Amino acid sequence: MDAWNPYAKDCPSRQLLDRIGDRWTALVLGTLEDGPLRFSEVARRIEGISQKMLTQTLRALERDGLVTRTVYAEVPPRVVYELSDLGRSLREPLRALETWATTHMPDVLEARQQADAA
Amino acid sequence: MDAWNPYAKDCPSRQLLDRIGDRWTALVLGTLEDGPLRFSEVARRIEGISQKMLTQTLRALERDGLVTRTVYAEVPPRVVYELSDLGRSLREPLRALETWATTHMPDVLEARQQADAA
DNA sequence: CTGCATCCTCTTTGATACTG
DNA sequence: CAGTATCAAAGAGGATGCAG
Repeated sequence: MDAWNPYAKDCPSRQLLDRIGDRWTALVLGTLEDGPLRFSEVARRIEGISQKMLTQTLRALERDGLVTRTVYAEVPPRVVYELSDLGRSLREPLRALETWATTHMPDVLEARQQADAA
Repeated sequence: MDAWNPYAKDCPSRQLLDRIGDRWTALVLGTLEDGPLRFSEVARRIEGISQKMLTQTLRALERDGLVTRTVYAEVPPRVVYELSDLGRSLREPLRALETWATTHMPDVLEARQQADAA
């Protein structure tokens, strides 16, 4: 059934696309690709992300069932984030996008230069 | 060569991912998938986009070589936008993402309900 | 270590009015 | 029709301080 239509204003699938496309979501999911990571480990791998944004992004991902959060009652606390099955299924299309971005970057850069020159 | 790394702060590929992931880019590219469209036609197909944002998005896409812009010197003016080859190549990963969004929407919605209930 | 709360700033976006 | 210009509003994001 193709009931979902991102081109409609209030369709949930549009919100989903918005979330996926936000500044950090794709990158956070990417870091978790190879296995579970602690909060600070994720932070370290994504250059430029603030603690606030990382927290916020992880919370949103958890809420949407894309990431699981496990707290170990230790001192100091240890919190581990991991891709859920759903989250893993999203990685595939995201990886395709990243691949496109990295392989076609030169084309885009060239187009930009040409456009700016004119 | 894998010189491009979106996880680095100032890498152009990160900017590219940012652009792709903005609120409107993916949708605009999507409307152009089936062929060239006039400005007003694109606007009509994307519910909720303002004229300003559509202009801005189209300008950015044109600059990056993803979309071509053709002006016909008529009265009233007619301006036609069309996917470039590069733009078309981007549609594939984008389509995969849209497919994911529409097919997994129920899972996400359910996860949300469960999270909010707790 | 993990993360919440607050304050503050900058960017993004929308509404509106005007032009070739 | 296809924009440009301007203004105001909203939200994202960063910095800092505090807590479990």
